[in-house]
Amino acid sequence: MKIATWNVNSIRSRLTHLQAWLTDNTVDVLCLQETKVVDADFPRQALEEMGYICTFSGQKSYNGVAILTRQPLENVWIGFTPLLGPGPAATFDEQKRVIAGIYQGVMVINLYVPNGSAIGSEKYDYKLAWFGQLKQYLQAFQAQGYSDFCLCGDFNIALEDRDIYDPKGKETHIMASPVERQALQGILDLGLQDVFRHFNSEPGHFSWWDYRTGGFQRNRGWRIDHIYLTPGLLAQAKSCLIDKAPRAWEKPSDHTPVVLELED
DNA sequence: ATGGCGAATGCAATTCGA
Repeated sequence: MKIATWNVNSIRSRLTHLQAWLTDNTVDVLCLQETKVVDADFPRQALEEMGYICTFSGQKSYNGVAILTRQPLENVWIGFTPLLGPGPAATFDEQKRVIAGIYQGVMVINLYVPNGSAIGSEKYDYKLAWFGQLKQYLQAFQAQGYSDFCLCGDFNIALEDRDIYDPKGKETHIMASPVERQALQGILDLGLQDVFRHFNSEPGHFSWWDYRTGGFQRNRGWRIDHIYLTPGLLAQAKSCLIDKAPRAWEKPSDHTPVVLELED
């Protein structure tokens, strides 16, 4: 089974890229972020014609997540509220950043973590508070007996210096500050491991390159799109690769797919 | 230190992303 994650930066702008990539990469599950489209306008038909079932949660202009699957998801949770109930979860769910389901026995949780804008900003505080909500959400899954899961998506955090082309000044940079890294580590402490790092310890492997300053051409990137697994699933992992190819296509997303292969 | 680029909205210029 192959599970992939890709921030497409608008699914409508990237539809031909998505179709081309799926033609060459027959993944079983594709987690998408930043679809930037309300549910009524999600390009469901074009993707169904390619053999994918679409499960999505979107909003106007911003955010939006989706899971494309070859077979139906057996369970679907949209947002935090199905597990955590109304209250703070409902407020966080105004931004469509969380979608989860079970695919052939594998629980897949797809996230678009808030960017945070700048350290100390209102959005930065929101990002940190969002991690608190995420921790409660994952603990609620665990309390219900879902001990194994795949947690993937755009985390907007590079956890280690080897995940950044140049870590100079990272302490004051959004996506690399110590407080952000601690917030993400607090999630991993629930029992998750970075499957890309399970196979590859080298620096220089990135999933996002800034559109500006020719970042991709010079490989000035960041590894901020992650696939995390609990031990039971990690034992089934065969490979985890970043596919840089779509980032080189014309009018690309600024992110590129990360692909996990599990033993069947 | 700043802005660079790209998408959405909506039709010009602004907001947001990372």
